[in-house]
Amino acid sequence: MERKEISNAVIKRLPRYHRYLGELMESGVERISSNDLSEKMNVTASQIRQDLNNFGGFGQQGYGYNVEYLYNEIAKILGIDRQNNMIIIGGGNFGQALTNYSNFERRGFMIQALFDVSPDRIGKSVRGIKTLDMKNLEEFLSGHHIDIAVLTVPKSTAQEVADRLIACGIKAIWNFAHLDLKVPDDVVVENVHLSESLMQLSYRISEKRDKEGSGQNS
Amino acid sequence: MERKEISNAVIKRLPRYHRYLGELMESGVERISSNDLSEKMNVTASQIRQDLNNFGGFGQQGYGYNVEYLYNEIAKILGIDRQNNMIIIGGGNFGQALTNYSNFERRGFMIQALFDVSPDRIGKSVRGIKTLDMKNLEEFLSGHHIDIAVLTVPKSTAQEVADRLIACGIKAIWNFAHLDLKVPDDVVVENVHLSESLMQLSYRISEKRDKEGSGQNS
DNA sequence: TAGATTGTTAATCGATTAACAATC
DNA sequence: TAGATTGTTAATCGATTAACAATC
Repeated sequence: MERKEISNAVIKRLPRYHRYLGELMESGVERISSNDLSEKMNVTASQIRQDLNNFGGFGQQGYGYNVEYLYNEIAKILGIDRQNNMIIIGGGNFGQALTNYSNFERRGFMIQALFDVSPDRIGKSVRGIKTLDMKNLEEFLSGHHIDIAVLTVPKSTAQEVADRLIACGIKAIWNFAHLDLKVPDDVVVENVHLSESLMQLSYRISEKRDKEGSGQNS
Repeated sequence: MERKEISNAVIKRLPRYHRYLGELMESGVERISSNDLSEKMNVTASQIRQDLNNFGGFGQQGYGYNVEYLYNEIAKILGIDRQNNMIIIGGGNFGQALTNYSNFERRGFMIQALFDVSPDRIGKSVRGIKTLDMKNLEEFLSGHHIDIAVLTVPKSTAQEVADRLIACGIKAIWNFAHLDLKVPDDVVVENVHLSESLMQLSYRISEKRDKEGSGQNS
């Protein structure tokens, strides 16, 4: 199966298509046209058709798209039609919150272990998932197939931990630490920078405040 | 102060500039050229200059940018030069994790209260922040100035809660629930859709797997 | 068949990069 | 002054939208 280079903009939209299709399925909708979907999602029908046709022709002229079929195809494209094993590094607030958040499992993202350095946390279980000593990271990884490492450690140790993970063959990192990790080309990193998200919101608030202050001229 | 319409792409980059400038300050760097900064950040110097010039001329020909000055100016642009009061709705895993995460406070984002419906949680304090009964939301908001409401409730109640917040005059929502909130034009929403982020990572893993499978031709 | 709607090409729009005159 | 580097205009690139022929 050959893939042409897909733009980041398209990839970002795929999970949202998947979500809307899932909701349509739940409401018992069997087929949908790009036009109807575009109205629900507030995007153009053209964009939906362009996006999907990056991956193949999933629709049928005169009919539209079969909701369940398209839902499953997008799941395959996203790679969520299979199990993804994860470990979480950092048993602090976010590490524990992510471990407790069972929704990931419904999508096949299975948390296999939690790692921490603190003796207070090591040995304890969160939702049946053991907290292991960070010292045993390499040992654990040599015996388990892990697809994704989730990084919820402080900024100060994140790069060091990432290096250890990569040395063990980890190829995908979900990074919650507020820095840009340096990784080799064959390792993928997806960042969740909460404070940057919050600052963007703050910008929008300021923007609005300024507009209102200067007699809204629109 | 007039603002022309700033593209979303630019806004997303501002917090990252702010972060790098902060790090430069910490390492005692006083001035930096767009070219040097571009190398550090892995963007083009042209883009940095274009981005900044949306907001004004912060540099000086032949000199570059004063790091501390630019850092402070970007903070002003982002609206993080002032205090932003927040409440968190939903005292579950993420609500508690966000409450415990004291880093937001260092940027002026002050959590004033946590709200929940569960009797187990109501009345308890997290890091000195009280968990209040969701029933008293309206009462609380009538007596406190809150800039941002953080939504960490389940998808099923998120829209309903958002409606209540908006009815009380809340104009900014940081939404962790996995749905697209319907809000009036004057309310800003910033979404953190963790499962979508994870799916994007999963896509990148699949993409790589496919490439390797078909004899990497690059 | 006629109507609907896709898949796909062409046109437009916007964002990024390059170039360079202005100026510190 | 000469050198460096910005601010800004022009060129390029890429993404979105529009249009329509193909086809179910």
